[in-house]
Amino acid sequence: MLQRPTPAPPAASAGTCPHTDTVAMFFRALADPTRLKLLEFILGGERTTTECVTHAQISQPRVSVHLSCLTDCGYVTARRDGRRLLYSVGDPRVADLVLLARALAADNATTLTCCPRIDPASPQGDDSR
Amino acid sequence: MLQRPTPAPPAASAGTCPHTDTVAMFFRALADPTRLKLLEFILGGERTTTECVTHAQISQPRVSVHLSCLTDCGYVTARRDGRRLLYSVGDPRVADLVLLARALAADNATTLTCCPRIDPASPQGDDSR
DNA sequence: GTGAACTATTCGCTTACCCGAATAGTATGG
DNA sequence: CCATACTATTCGGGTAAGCGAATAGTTCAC
Repeated sequence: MLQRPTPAPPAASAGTCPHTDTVAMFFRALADPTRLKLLEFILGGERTTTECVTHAQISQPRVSVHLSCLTDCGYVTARRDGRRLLYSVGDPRVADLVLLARALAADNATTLTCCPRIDPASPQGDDSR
Repeated sequence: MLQRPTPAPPAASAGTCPHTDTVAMFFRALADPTRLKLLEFILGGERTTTECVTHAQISQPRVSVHLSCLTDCGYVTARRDGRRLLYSVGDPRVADLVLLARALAADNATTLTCCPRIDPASPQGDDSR
């Protein structure tokens, strides 16, 4: 999951600017609709894996992988409660990041929905530009 | 480029919350190291395609595609000057978004570099977790 | 108009990564 | 200990999207 930048990144210490590749990877974690959906779900409060499965409507193994991914990238943290795992978002900046992106996306959605030359299988006649 | 969310997204009007798929696509534009590098370069000031090519160190056609992608997603805007195209970032929130991500990435880079179970070709023995 | 500078498009190839299905690993209750 | 939640790992297949190479389209200088 989430291909690591080709060499080992220089492992920036706290506060240091990480390499562009590393930042891109952080964005990549949010670039998948399922993961983003899960993250926003967890932003609403602590959730178990099972709750996430119900919400995401994909197989439990897939959800598990996505949650691991979000955990590994530091977006969420897991806490054991009996046989369940409770996921939550610790850092408030995560919510800021998502909200900021939503705001930007909302504004740009007005001007143009998105990249026009999409997959050739694109059905809708997008003859703009 | 950047696969559009499967159906046509309901085209949220200004200020409205766009669909998760759309937001994920916006993140996807930043999830590529080359595009992120270009965006951060343009954040430093107006740049021509040629300058971007020099900075990104990949072929001009590739850069052109990436710049189109960033433009289509609303991160940058293009302006003609003679035979050159000048790209710049209009919305200051774009810088905020990138900075916020960098800060988060920097903090999380300390605890764990990133998703451990990477591509099987991963050389370095990452035996953590 | 012609050539040079600059930018965009198209085409295979390759790969990262998402998915479902099957399976394996943990933690509790009885 | 054994059954039952609950969660994680592995596998094969399919596709979005990255790349270089070749080519086509613009815009200006002369």
